[in-house]
Amino acid sequence: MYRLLKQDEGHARRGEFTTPHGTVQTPAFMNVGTAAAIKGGLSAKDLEDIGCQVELSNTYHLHVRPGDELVKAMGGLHKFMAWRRPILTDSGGFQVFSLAGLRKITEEGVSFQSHVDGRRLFIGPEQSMRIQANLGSDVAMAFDECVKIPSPREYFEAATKRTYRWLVRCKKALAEYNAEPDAVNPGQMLFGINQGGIYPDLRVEHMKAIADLDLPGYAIGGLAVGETHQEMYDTIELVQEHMPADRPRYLMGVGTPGNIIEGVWRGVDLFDCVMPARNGRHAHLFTKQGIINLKNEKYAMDESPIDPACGCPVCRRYSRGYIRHLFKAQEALGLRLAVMHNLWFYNHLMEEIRAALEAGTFAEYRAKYSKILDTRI
RNA sequence: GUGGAUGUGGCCUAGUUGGAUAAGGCGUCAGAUUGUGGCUCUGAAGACCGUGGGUUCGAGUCCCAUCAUCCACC
Repeated sequence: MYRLLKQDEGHARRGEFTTPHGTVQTPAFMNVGTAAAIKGGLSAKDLEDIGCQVELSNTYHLHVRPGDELVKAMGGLHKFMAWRRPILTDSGGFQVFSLAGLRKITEEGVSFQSHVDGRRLFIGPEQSMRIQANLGSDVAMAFDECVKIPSPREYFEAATKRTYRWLVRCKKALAEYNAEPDAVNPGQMLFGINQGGIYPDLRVEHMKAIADLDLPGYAIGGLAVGETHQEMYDTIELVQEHMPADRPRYLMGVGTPGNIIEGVWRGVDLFDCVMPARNGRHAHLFTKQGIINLKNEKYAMDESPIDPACGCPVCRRYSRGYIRHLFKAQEALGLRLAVMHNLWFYNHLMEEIRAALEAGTFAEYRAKYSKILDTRI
C-alpha cells in the first residue's frame, strides 16, 4: 500500500510504502543482494547499520542455487538470510537480457543455460511466480523481457505485447500460489513492468494497458541499457503521467546518484542498482565532491577518510591510504569497507532527498548535487 | 680452487640456420562498469638483451675476456 505524504516541485513525491515486513519511507534505494547476500561480505546486521530499508534478491540466481524449494523449506527468504525488513525479488526477466546468447524466447517463456553448471533451464511467467512465491518476498516483479537499445521498432512492438500477455499470466499465477495454505508470504505483492524502449507511443500504450490490471505497484524497466541520459529522463517523464498516483513507482536498475535525483524529480519512488556495490568492489567510491578511484596512487599516503563529509562507520574510522592498501593487498576487508561506504552513501542520499522534499528544498538540492555527484575527480 | 649451466622491462619467460621499430604473461599506472559472475574489457608507461671487446653488410643469437648467480666435485 502506498501513501503519498507530499507532492513536491517537478513531480517529486515523498511517501510511504507498506509491505508485510514493514513500511518503507520513499523515495528509497533498494540494496541489491542478488544471491541473498550483498557482495563484498556485508551481513544483514551491516545492512541495518547502513540504513538499508529494502533488500533486493534475484529469482533466477536463487532458483539456480540453492533452489527456491530449499529456501521455502527453510522458512522463506526472510528467515533464510536473517533479514526482517522488506525484500523485493527481481523476476529473472533481466537475465533474458543479460544472458543473451544462451537464451531462447518463445510465447511460453525463456529457456536458458545455467551460468553455474550449464544445465538447460526454463522460466516463464508461471515459473517465475512459483519461484518468487517460494522465496516469499514482499514484492514479486513481473516476468518481462528487457530489450536492448537500440533494437528494431518491430521487435519492441512484439516484445512489449508479449510482456503484457506474460503480465496477465503472472497476476493469475501469483494469486493462485499465494492462496495456497502453505504460502510463505500470502501478502506478497506483484509489480508490473513498463517496457517499450524509447518509443513514446509504445511506452504510453503499454503503461495504460498494465495500469488497467490494477496492480499494487509499477516499475519502469528497460532503461539504462544503451540510451542517452536525456532519452531516459524523457521516457520517465512521459510514462509517469500514466502511472497510477496511488501506487509506488520503481525505476529498475538505475542508477548513478545523479540519475536518482533526476528520477525523483520526475516522480520515481523506488530505485535499485548494482553500481554502489560493484563500483565499491572496484574501489570507485562515491563522495559529496564526486567519484574517486581509491586505487589511484595519489591516495597512497592520504590520511583523510574516503569522504570528509561522510558520517558512515567506515569514514569515521579508516583512512583512504589504509583502504587503498587493503585493495592492493587484495584483503577482503577492502571490499567490505568500500561497499559499506558506497551503500551508506546511497541510503544517506535518499535520506537527504526525503528531508529536502519535506522541507520543500528539493529543487535546490537537485541543482546543487545532480551533476557533481556523478563527476569523476 | 676445478668443471658445468644461466644472465632479456619490477618479476617470470619467448626470441628460428645471425636479418627490419626485441614479443607475451604477471605486476604497475589509468579508464570503463546502471533489474550483479569479486568477473570482464580498454588504454598507457617501462628493456639500447649483465659488462667490455671482437667477427660480420648486419649480433639478443657466434667468438674472447670479465662480473654475477646457481649446481657438481676437490
